[in-house]
Amino acid sequence: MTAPTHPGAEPRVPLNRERVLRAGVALADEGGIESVSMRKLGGQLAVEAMSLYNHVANKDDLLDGMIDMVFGEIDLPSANADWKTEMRERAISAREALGRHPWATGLMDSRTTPGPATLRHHDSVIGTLREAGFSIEMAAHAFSVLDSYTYGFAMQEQSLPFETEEETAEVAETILAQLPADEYPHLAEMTIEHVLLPDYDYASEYEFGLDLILDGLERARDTA
Amino acid sequence: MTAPTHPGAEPRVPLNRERVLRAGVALADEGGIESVSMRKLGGQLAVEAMSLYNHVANKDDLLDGMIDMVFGEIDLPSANADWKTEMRERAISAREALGRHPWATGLMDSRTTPGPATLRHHDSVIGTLREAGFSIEMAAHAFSVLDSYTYGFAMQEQSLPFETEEETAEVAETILAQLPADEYPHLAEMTIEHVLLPDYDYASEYEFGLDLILDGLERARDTA
DNA sequence: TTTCGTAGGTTTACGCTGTAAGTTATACAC
DNA sequence: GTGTATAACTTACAGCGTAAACCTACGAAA
Repeated sequence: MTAPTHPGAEPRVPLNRERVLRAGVALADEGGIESVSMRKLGGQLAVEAMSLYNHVANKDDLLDGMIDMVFGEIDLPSANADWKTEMRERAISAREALGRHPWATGLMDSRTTPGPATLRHHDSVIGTLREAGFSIEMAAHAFSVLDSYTYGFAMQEQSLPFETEEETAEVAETILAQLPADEYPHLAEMTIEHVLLPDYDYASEYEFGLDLILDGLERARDTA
Repeated sequence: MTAPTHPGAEPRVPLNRERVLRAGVALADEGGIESVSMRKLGGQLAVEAMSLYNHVANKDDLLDGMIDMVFGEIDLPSANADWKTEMRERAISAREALGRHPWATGLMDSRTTPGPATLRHHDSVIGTLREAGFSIEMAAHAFSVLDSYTYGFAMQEQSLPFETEEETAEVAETILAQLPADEYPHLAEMTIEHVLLPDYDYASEYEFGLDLILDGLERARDTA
């Protein structure tokens, strides 16, 4: 017979790098990075672990590819608005992407080989700055501050043990209870009079720092 | 006999948490965080892996303790100078500590239980800001920007594949050779006309952003 | 001096990990 | 049909964190 060898066999959709990476991202989103093992990832794709090695060189390559997918989600500057708005929007987009994939931030410090999406992103940011009149040195400065701040913020945000506002208050309260207030008076004060207030939202901190940096960069460009 | 049971036995110095953590930090400094396994750490201390569990609850606890040791290396503000100098110095001290222990940065995003040195550090920073006239909200903003920037910078620095200036030029050159210059023109330009220049030093980028942020914070405090 | 509890070490074992090596099955070209 | 490339599977190994059980030396009590 010309049909598949055995009756019940479905015509097996072939794997490819894209599908492997996508499944890796999904798995990490769902269960954290520690739940991404070659065997479990194979399981998600209905395939044995070793089959993945036909599409990624090894686990590091897999993680590099996953990181690059996250970078691919960041909106590139579009050159429609002034540099400040563009930088602001792409920074916010970057933070959102890192927030959607909390595992990515911690991975970034160990990967040293940027993928194509990462390079495209960097190139586009530098280009926007250059066209806005930043010197090469100043563009390098700007790129460094903005990215460092964004990654660092994402990292701090991830290490907070809460996500919603209600959760925040709840967790802060139990922490505070264990916290010797006489040893850490300022920390205690800030927790009580700031973090525990009903409209506290750490995510909104991001834009304060972002605007502070953007204003500073504008000044630096104009005085240099 | 009242001497040790068998002649050649040395009087076995007992382990303790301090010694375990210290050995963990040393091992990670030397061979990277992936070389810190309970078995290898035991080996360093001439002890079986399971013996470590008498002094740390589990591996996470070990890592938490190691991170806290790094925080313990950061100079606290001393209240001798004005807030800006104090903040500047402790930020630089923090970056140096993270630079001495490159494994620490990547770990920080997954640990959510700060140790005593970490708490003491945070408390002291907030205290300095409050005494300098920052409102609680503004002190929280300041703390967030400064720390995010510092951690993010440390992370970026770690993911650079070079350390010395000569190495920088060397690596940049080979990267550049592989980089399709027509696809990433601005990245190529910056590499050629900035990174490859003989006196380029990424570490010095840090202070540019730091001063930019400190100036911005001063303005924010005074106008709020 | 003998006894005994306990703190801190060791041994063994289990299920998990990444991946090298070897084998088999599928799909397409001729 | 036959040959060949591709991509799957199977097996195996060394290393991981750590639970459970065990051993042994030291300090205090009897």
